[in-house]
Amino acid sequence: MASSPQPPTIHDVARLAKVSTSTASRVLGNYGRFSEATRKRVMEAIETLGYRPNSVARSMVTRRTHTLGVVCADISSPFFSGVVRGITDEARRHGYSILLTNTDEEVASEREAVGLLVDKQVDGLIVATVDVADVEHLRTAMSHGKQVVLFDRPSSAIEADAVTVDDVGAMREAVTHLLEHGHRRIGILTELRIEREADWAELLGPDLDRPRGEINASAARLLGYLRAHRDAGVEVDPALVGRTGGYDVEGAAEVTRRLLTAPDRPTALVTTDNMMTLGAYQAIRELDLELPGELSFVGFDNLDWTTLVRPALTVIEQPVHEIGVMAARRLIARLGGESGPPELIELPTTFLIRESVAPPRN
Amino acid sequence: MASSPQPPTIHDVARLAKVSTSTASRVLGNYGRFSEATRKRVMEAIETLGYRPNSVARSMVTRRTHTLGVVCADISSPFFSGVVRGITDEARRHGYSILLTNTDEEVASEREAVGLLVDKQVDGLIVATVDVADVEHLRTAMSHGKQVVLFDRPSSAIEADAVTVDDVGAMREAVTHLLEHGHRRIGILTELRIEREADWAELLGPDLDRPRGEINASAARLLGYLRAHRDAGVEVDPALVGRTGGYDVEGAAEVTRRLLTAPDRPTALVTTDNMMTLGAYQAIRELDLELPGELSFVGFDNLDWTTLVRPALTVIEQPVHEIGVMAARRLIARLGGESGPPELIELPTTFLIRESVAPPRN
DNA sequence: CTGAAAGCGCTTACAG
DNA sequence: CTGAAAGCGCTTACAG
Repeated sequence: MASSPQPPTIHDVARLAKVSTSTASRVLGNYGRFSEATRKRVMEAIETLGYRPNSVARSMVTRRTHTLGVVCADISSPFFSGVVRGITDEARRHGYSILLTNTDEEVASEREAVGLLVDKQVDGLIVATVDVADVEHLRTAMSHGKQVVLFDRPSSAIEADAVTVDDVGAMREAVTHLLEHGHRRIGILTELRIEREADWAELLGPDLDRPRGEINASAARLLGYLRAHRDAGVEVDPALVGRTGGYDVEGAAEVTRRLLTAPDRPTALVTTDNMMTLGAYQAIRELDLELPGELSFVGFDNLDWTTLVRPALTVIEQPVHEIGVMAARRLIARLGGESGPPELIELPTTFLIRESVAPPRN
Repeated sequence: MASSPQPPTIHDVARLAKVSTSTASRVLGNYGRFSEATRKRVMEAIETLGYRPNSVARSMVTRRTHTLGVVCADISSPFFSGVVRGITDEARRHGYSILLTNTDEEVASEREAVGLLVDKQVDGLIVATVDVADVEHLRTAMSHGKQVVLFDRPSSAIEADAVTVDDVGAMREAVTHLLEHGHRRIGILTELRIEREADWAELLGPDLDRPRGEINASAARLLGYLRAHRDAGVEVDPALVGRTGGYDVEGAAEVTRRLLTAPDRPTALVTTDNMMTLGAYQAIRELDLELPGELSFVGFDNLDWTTLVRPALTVIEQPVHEIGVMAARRLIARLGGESGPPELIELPTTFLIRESVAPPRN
């Protein structure tokens, strides 16, 4: 075991094994030709020196770092930490490491993170992009030869694989469940930012059947909400759509309070992600509304606490770990040379019926 | 913007700026001497080529990667994801990136992770070691010149900085609170693995005032529990100590069930980490025990759901984000050349009194 | 089967 | 103020 100064290099093992560095490198990488005798000598030298190849030097020449860059909004959120766990698990199986960054939903941070990761020569990027319409930096990275895979937020503005869940279907199922219980005023809580009023109009417009892809997860979930209503022949009161304009628990609670204290308040509420679920539930607690008697509730994401509260919450579950696994798998396949058009993988969600939905009291 | 093939190198900018690569490198790194005129030319060349330095090549010569290796048990747990967020935040402020690994509490995984990170030439390591007594691989890494900082689990078996919380004090405070409410049979739920019975005897032995350092967080928390009892002159029934022998929610629920259905069951229960808290609470729900009437409860970690359930749970809060920040700060300080004996930073916890504690019914 | 040589993209003494 | 040269630790054609 070498002490602090210089760890042994391949030159040291070559010298000790009395071979050239070329030969040492060959047995190390187990390629090319070499006799059994030299193999042994080299292995012994490696052993006695405690030699370990320097990955950085290797990357320098192979132009591969076996490192994947991950850019998510916030690793401390249950959704992202679950996905990242899936990513690291799958990456590790294939000999890849993960370089982690957070954006806090700031496009500037995302740009910086992507730049940094590219500079560090990651082999590819897995990103939950902040803005599906603002992906120029990702396109640039791809033009520099980096593979990218999107998750949670597919974007048609870039030719990249994406893994997500069937957001439209998931929300449609949940809202239909509520409608079937007789609810006619169903509130929805979403972070959705609407930049231009026109987008909003378009979203609510007649073209409810457009394919998704150019819209983000929140918009897709709202679309599912709208389609369920249309299918049931129920008109949506725009006042029932609570938008926070950002991921923020406090904001979610605030909007929920407003929604639920309005004169003609909804008899049921659905949320579109874990932050909204948490904020909404907090507000419901404060308002001391009894579930499901005074209000029916469907949350998004099967957070562990949703079975701990009473009544247990009916929720839409996303396969978080699997999202990560699939994203990593896609990326690694591309790195392995797989070609072909971008794939959009839509993983199924699971609607978990528990105890927070009942017919409206009237 | 270069297209797929080779991104521009410093040679390209040198050529375009009509200087040598040495000079280009100097203005790029803004060191050494160069005239304003050449600075301009080089900057322009960089601009027009869209040149970005290759970090890997730079690391090769500087022997610095500006990358920190993080090894935690499981990034998807709220504790670790919170700490890692703190680490990445502080690291980023100082221009460092994070390479993330999980051990699932397996020493073998930890060894592998540390080896991998060292091979990748991280500048230093931040680790929540699986076994505070089995840190040979960390000592090896240090002897190779890598700085390491421990968190959550300080170890006296290695000369490294460590950041943790005052586990003994935290648990002592919580248990004292329970004792003051009149509880005499207080159960404790811990993952603590006891390899040899002797260790167990020693832990329960008379030397309750030994300093911590050679014991892990779980043992320290148990120690706090024991000291609180001793200070109050209350004897501890060993049957009240529920050990799961590992981090596992289901196991925690199982042990809790056993503890709470025993003939002379405890009137209060404390847990020693977030997994135990979750498992214990699940079991309490199943058993349909009313809090705090039939059972008083104090959880570990201020998980977001602990204020959502009714009654809200009294908990011991750890400053998770700050743990990460401090760990990163320590490491970066060492990388900056700070010397001196290892520092043990014990961050304070906060005891949040809510509604889950009351006098025993009796 | 093996070795000498070049090169990956940078930085950094060292001369001038 | 600037450039030629060496070198970081590897891998990989290319000869032999």
